[in-house]
Amino acid sequence: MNTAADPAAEGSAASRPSSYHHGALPQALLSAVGEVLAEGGADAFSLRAVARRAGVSHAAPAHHFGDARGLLTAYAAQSFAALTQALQAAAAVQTEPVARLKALGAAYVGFALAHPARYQLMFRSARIDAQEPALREASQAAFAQLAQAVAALSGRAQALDARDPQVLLAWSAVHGFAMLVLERQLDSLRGEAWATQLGAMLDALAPAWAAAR
Amino acid sequence: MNTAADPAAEGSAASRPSSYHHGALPQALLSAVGEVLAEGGADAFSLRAVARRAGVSHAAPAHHFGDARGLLTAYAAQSFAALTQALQAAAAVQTEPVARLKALGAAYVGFALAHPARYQLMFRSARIDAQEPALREASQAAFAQLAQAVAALSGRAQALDARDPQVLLAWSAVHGFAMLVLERQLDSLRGEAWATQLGAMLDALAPAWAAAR
DNA sequence: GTATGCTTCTAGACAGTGTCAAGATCTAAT
DNA sequence: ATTAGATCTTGACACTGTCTAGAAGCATAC
Repeated sequence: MNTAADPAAEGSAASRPSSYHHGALPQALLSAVGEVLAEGGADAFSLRAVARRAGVSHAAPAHHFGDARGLLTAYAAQSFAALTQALQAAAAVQTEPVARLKALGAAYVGFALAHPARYQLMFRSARIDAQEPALREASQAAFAQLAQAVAALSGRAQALDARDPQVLLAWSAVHGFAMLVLERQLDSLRGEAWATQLGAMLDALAPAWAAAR
Repeated sequence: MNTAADPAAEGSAASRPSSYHHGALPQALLSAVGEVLAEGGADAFSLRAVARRAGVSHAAPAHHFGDARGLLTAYAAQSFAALTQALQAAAAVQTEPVARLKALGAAYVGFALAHPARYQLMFRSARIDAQEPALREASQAAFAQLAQAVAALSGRAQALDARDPQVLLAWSAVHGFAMLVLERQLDSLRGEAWATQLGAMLDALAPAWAAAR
């Protein structure tokens, strides 16, 4: 959200020159996307709902983002940046390679489950333009965190790329787990139980890392 | 407009008593769903598009399936049954536990990539009713194939449940891999390359299975 | 100080969607 | 033969994303 009384409820950003020209609509729209998603889930998103939330007309977003896909693509890029930050923070705590990888896995799934709609949108290729350069860069930055931690297992400083089977395995496992939980395929382990289940799964994965050393 | 010369191209089914009453609408609609998805992808689906394809009015499906979610739920249940069959066929070929598990993984991902829209719908909880008994049963049957193969690793005949870390790991890995490919996060390995990449990933996973023995 | 041009945003229209209510049509049982 | 019930159609409603035209404000030049 943004400022205070502000009836329009989105203005905030330093500049609000007039009541007609918003001044900082792009960022306000991106914030509105987050609010809509957080409140109503991934399918509550609509261009018009976001525009309403931002207090502008339904056609206003088009000027800045082209179409709905453009807006969601920009939002997804922001989200990948947030994921990268979360992963970095988790990696910083642990130094031992295996412990660090586990911490990364926990942080990754933690992010996904803390922001379900956001995470689902990040991987919904039908709604976003996965080829958009800024988005590609942001997603690869997040992915590089995993690759780097996997590379550290074998003492390599250089990060690996997606082709490495170990990297692919780690990413697939955490992404698959997160998706299964989000899509309610694992409702048996609801509540906070996912954390322990995830821990057990990562423990089961550890021997594969040891073998790669 | 559906009867004879039948440009609608869906009637077929043995019984077609009149031009007004379809006679086998439910199954015809489910087939139409498959055709629409196969042709236009997961987002080409719409209740009205399916009705058009089946040659009935846009409100006809409601009588049999309630709403769009009901129709997709029924379709998802059918799809899980198809997946179960594919997994059974793959498991039957291999007898050695590790080889069988790899074959299952390949068959699982193969199914997902052969029917992208179908697979995505099966796990789109926003569009289907994941609690529907028939669907739950169908999905658990598919899942049981994996659980059983994992249980065989440690010589157990009894299938494990979702709580077992090894089962969770295997399912998460193949589901995550399939999803990443389908959502174009792994476009670097396009074409048929996914099969070799998946093979390498499963090989990397094998040590984890050995440790569980 | 006014006029011009450009960006930003609004207003309205359009085809498309899912769902609901009423009614038409066919089947089947009495 | 009549009636009851299931099946399907028609029309309406609110909603969606996108397109067009135009209004509103800002910035620069004269």
